[in-house]
Amino acid sequence: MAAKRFGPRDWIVAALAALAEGGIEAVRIEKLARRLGTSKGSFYWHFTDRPALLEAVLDFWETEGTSLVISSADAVGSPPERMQAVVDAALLATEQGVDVARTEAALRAWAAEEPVVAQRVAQVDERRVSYLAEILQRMGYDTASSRLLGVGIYLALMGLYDARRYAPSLADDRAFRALVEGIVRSARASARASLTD
Amino acid sequence: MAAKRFGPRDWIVAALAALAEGGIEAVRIEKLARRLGTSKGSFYWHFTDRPALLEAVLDFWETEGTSLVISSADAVGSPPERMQAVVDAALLATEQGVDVARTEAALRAWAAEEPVVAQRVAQVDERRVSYLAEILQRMGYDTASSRLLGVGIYLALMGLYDARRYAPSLADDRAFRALVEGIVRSARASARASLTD
DNA sequence: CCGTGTCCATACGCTGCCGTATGGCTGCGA
DNA sequence: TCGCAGCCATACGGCAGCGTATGGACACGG
Repeated sequence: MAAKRFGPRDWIVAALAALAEGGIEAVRIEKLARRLGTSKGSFYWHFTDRPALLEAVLDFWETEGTSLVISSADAVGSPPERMQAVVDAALLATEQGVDVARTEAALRAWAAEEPVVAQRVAQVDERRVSYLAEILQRMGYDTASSRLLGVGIYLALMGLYDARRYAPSLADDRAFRALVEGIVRSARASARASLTD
Repeated sequence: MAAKRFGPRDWIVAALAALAEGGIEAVRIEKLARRLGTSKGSFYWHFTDRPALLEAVLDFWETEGTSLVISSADAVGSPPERMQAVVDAALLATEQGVDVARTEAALRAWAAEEPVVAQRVAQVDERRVSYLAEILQRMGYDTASSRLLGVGIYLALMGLYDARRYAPSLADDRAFRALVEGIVRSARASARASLTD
């Protein structure tokens, strides 16, 4: 029963879990230590202080916790198929054991209070929205409409993530799908129209 | 220069402002006292403890801070006009001096951690969504679609509120309007279709 | 003028968390 | 076997916030 050793990654994962459960205010070094079954001494060996941990958490999330961006790598299939794949990926409840909705929502609540965090989250959002807009454009929407609808879809997704945390009756995946389907349908309709015009 | 006296309402308003600015964790009795220019002694005269204040804040918000519900009172005009009015009201930046987006978003971040809060916020959400669904139904959507699209619109609005706090480039009112307009247009289209069928 | 009820100021003890200091344990290469 | 680097445990001082206790200040009716 060798006493376990802990690396920075263990602290980051624990911090991410605490963030998802109780918001950034719940990410407390001594709490994490208790949960991990170790002491602060370990933490301050791997990190200089709490802000350093929080920054590491942000880094981790940016590089390893962005399913929408990851799915943008395999950009195969027709636009509708790609949209379908993105929606399916976004609606997954958990990813590698972490609750996607709670994490994403908690991250944004945090961003609302820390400008530095806001900037980095907004940057990720921008990439995701750009990807959505690109798909929409390939469906036949003009540049401006694609952007607007991409933003709209993304906002609805963030709202859904939020709702999953407190309002099960609102957190209806079908509502989000209905929104996207309506947009996809309109694209087809106007494309058909432009053919028959 | 008579030293000001404070009633419960002063504390509630201050708490609501602090909530909008820094989340529920920023609602600290001693901080509010400093901001108001008084001391804790005053607070503990009017409230038994911090939970009592937070509950009063919730009550206050439910009764006086729900513009969407208020606008459901004047249910006049055609469905599209009513939808337009609701959207316009929802997109107002401030209401009686308080930042609507920050307040609504902070409230939901709070609800994510406190089941009691979650229940009450969800109740308000339910009423708002029902109102949206009712309008959509009058536009020609069937019951199920109305509900789904109403939820979708509402989720997007919550996402917009969230974005206003940290991502100005995403917080585009036109994106939300585009979403709603698409839905309204589809209603008209299918209504026309059902006439010609 | 005086008592009483209303409201606020201040001091106190308590708790949880931060970051530091210091010492102990463990494995490994010389 | 010894020494040393890497890693962890514990104790400490400090700070911020909670809720309580207690003592005014002030207005107002008798």
